[in-house]
Amino acid sequence: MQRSRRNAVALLKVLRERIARREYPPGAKLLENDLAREFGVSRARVREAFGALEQRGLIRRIPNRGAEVVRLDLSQVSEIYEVREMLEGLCVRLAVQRSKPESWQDLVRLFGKPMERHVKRGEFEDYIAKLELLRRRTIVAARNRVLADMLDSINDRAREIMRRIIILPGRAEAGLKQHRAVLAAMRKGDAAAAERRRRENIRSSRDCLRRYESFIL
Amino acid sequence: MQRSRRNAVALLKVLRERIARREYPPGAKLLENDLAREFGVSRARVREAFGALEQRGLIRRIPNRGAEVVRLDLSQVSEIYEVREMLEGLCVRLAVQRSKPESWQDLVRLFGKPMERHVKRGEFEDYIAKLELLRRRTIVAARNRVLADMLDSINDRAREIMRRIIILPGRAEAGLKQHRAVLAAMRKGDAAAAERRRRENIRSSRDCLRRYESFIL
DNA sequence: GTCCACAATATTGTTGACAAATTAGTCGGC
DNA sequence: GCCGACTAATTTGTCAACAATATTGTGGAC
Repeated sequence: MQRSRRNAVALLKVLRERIARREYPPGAKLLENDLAREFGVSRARVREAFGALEQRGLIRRIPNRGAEVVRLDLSQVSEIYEVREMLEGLCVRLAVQRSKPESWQDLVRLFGKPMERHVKRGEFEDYIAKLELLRRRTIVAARNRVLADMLDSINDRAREIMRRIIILPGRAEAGLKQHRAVLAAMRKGDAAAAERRRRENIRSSRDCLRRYESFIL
Repeated sequence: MQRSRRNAVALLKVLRERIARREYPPGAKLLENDLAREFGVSRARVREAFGALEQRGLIRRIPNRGAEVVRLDLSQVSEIYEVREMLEGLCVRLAVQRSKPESWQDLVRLFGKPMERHVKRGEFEDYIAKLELLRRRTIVAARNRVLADMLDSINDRAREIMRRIIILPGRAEAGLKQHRAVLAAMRKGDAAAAERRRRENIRSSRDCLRRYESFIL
């Protein structure tokens, strides 16, 4: 039981990852039997995982017809971004209010020269990794579990789209500039300004998505 | 199968309701067998429902030890209110942006004399019902499914607390005044003002909770 | 060749039995 | 009488078989 329980936890994590990376592309059917065999887990476990994925909005289940990865259209992505803008903004504000300004110094430095290099050289994986680091640190500092869970769910759905936005022409440069503005406000301990800047950043990202919609979705 | 499927949907709804109404008080243990028998459903169904409840943060499951209703302390309620303030604010703003100002006229009237009567007479059930009506209408008008789902989840956790806040001395009067301000802005089509007022309303409600914490939690 | 009816296959939904773990109860030693 | 080890009962976790449903494949009429 201990063994299969580990497998079950791994299952959910792996499925989330595969969906986020479009290894299972939108519209792909997920078969209970195949996954059960692959992970050495009973079908009941797979079904349990499916339930979780469905609630997170990653898959859609139709009775007697199985589960498939949800296909996002622009309107749904817009909805996600509307919510994301508010929640990420709140997250940054709380993080600033609940931490010492000095604690962001290392990130300010990281987003200086090092990030500049990543952008110039087109090292998007590194760029994204450091962005993710900033996000994680902010969530921890915000000290709000409910918010953290919701951002987690939102990010599962938005991750792949964010990856596609970043490689758009000029987007990484603009994004870096905006993140520096956010960090500057955080470093000064100006919570309201940090929130404002973060929201501008996300809105700008959404505008970018809208402009290049046909290339992304 | 059709029969038990209906039962399964009912199960989740009823469990949410019972937890919200503190029929199952915080800390209460939920037994799979008992519920399966009561609803004429297999244990697998109950487990599925438990999974959903757990993800919504209504129950906590410990391996091999079962499920129990989560016990909220002030810090968790604060977290919920922080998120709720942002999301309800967003909801009102979107609702105003995406509907005609005239469409709120009936609610403006409803929140005039009729609500005044409810407050004066201490008819809290009616007061709450109409508040819920306003909320529903706003969510529909906002046209954002992701947001709607999150508000639904948040409200499940906050409902009973809201009921307890409303009966606090002077709270219903203050709340009504604030809701009128929100509706006035909505009626004028001023989305930003409506959002601001709604957030003020929720913050005020949270302040009230803080002051009377010991009587509520 | 196309369409429809029907059978064969594959997939999901459901159930009950069994295993593992926890909790409650009991007995004996001190 | 109190504590700890052992047993019994309860409860959760897992699985595999069975039923219901949907999908695919096949044959025949036209």
